[in-house]
Amino acid sequence: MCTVSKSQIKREALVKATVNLVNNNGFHAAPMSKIAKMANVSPGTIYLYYKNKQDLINQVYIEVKTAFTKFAFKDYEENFSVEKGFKNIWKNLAEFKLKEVEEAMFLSQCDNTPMIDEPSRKEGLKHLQPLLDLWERGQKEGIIKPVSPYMLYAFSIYPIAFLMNMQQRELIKLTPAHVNDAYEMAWSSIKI
Amino acid sequence: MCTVSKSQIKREALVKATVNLVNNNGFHAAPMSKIAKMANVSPGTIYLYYKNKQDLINQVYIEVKTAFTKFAFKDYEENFSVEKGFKNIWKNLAEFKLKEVEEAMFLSQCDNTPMIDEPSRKEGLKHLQPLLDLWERGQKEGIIKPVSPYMLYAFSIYPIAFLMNMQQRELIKLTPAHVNDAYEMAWSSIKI
Amino acid sequence: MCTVSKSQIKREALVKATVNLVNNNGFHAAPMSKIAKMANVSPGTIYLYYKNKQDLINQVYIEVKTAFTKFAFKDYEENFSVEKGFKNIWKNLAEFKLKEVEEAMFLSQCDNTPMIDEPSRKEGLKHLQPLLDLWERGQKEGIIKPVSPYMLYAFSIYPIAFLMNMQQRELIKLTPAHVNDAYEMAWSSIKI
Amino acid sequence: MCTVSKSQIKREALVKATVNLVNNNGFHAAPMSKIAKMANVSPGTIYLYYKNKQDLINQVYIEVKTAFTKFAFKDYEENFSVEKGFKNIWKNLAEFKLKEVEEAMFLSQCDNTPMIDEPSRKEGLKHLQPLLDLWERGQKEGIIKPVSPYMLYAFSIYPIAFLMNMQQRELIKLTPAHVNDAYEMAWSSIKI
DNA sequence: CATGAATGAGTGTTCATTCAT
DNA sequence: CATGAATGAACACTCATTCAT
Repeated sequence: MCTVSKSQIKREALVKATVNLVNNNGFHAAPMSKIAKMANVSPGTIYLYYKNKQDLINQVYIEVKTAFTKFAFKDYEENFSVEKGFKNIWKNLAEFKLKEVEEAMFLSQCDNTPMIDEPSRKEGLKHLQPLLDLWERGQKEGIIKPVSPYMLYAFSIYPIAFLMNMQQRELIKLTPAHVNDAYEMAWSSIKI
Repeated sequence: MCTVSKSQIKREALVKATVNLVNNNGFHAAPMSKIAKMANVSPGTIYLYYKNKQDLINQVYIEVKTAFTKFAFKDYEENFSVEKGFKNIWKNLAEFKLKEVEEAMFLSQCDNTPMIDEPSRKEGLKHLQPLLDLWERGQKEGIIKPVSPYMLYAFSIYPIAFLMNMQQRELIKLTPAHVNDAYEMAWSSIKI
Repeated sequence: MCTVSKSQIKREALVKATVNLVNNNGFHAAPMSKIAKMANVSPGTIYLYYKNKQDLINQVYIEVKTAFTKFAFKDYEENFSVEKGFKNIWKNLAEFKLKEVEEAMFLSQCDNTPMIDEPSRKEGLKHLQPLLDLWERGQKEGIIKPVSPYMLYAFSIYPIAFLMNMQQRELIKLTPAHVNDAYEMAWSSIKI
Repeated sequence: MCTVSKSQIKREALVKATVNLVNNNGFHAAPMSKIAKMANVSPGTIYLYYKNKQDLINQVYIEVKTAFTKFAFKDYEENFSVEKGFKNIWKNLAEFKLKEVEEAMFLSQCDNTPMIDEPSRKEGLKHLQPLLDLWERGQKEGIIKPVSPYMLYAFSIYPIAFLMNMQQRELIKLTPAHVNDAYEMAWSSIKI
């Protein structure tokens, strides 16, 4: 019934392979030929799906970023209170960052590289809107500090990536208690 | 009187060129030949100062990171109160990130890439100790949340890099007022 | 009918080019780019067939050495008498050395360089067995001196390479009469 | 009294270093910088003594070859009988080849490479004259086969190099008895 | 649609040689 | 005489991309 086209399978294999290889040693260690091999595909085939390597990287970024932002709202409901809503979203984002390590590391690398172009970055953030709406509501209700959403993101969401990196480098170990501490810090930074 | 050795001048030119090129297009777009040209030096000369490209990148990272961390304490005194001390350091870090954009962007890229090796990361953080000491004092005095310094860093310092990135991408414009807002968010996230 | 695969043609062109260039100026004057050009192939293509330059040299050595040793027995029959058999093989080896000058010079250079690795040398000698068998038979029959085959080779076969070198350098001219003289010297050195 | 000039000491150190490095991995693994380092001399200094690398190699070849040929006659007297004289010279050559392995291997490599130019080869052989004279005398006396001296050299002297190579590669072990066997083979190949 | 052999420009690196000191 | 930092052309090798099959 719900068949997945062969081409969709290949796309997914290519995304997975790209993420995996880029994580291991950075962009420069993810040649098209290796990506192809890891995805069980011929190098030439990649060019049937993507215009070139730049395009591949951008598309993969969009796909992973979208998965990330969508995950944030998997059980979110618009009628949650601001605090409950934020906690719900934050916990989801943290869960993703700490469990889907491969994807999260890839995003962390992309978010700080000039390799991803601006349109792709925009595209990847499309689905974050509900969080921005929530913050706006919170600001109207006098609960959230009246600052730019970029600032709110910087202090409440972005730090999670740092913690994930440190855990990945085995410098810290994040227990559920630590995650709760982290949430409290995130919340105290943005709440009035 | 204050002579600077010729070799020191070349090292600095190489560091500058590396930072500049890596910023523009990422590591993969900073070939040794271009770095050499930009530093007004022959490609072969780089290898008199650095063992190979990996070593060059690591050393440049250490140098820039050290400049960054040292800048943080340029006018810091150990007998400052915890809050005054933190504000002093934080403002310095922000000043560096927002004024020395080239260096800051380079660091932001390095901090999220697997290209820098662990010993170099360690080396680069050596000079951050006074901040850790301050936090420890703050925790003893019951002023700072009793959490790991990685957590404190994640929520109070790391966000600055995000704000710098956004400003660089011309998505926000950080006025002094915004910087003050940011400082307040940083402080509220770590203070008890 | 007798089709030769395209890849086989390229291999042969590469072997020929390598032999030719190494002969002209030694190993150090046979860059991969020149080998590629002479074989009408792109530099990158070499690496589809050989792991690296070392491997190329070794493989070419094996191929040429094998051709040489096989040529030695092209019309040899095991039931020849020892003397007739030796003469047959010796004349073949001399014919090869003096007619296939390119290949012979290449071998002469390889046999005295530390560039060829031991496994490749072993591999190249595989097909010389019938000569060793003949010598052993000759020793049992009391016709050949009871010394190591290396010694027999040194005095009866190896000198041919020297003569070829001298002819190549135009210091001597080897007429059929000279070749006969040489054969007599070879035989008198190993016969009892 | 018999002082050796500083410059002579350097020349000798350079010769030794060149021989040593070329032996280990061939010409291509003997860069001027390494030769200089091994001879405790600055790279630039080499060019005070030799015009360029080609010249260095040629001169070193001449020097070593001369030492080799001179060694052959260290205790030779012109009034020796042909057979005694040949044995004397042959044994000296064998002694050199088997004891001065470094020099011998270097010569073996040079003798089969197009890297040494013809004038240097000529120069290196200058001192071999007494052997040629002896052979001529032997031919007049009807003791030595009436063939070109190149032929005599090929079958009686050149094989020693092969035996040395095999010993170096640990394929044979040359006891004094073997050396005697070898001498007998050399003699029987050239005597009438 | 898919392949993968072939390409060749481009990379990191080496090294013979020079020259200011 | 001697140095060794500096050079830059040349090298071995890689990899994004193409195209005949």
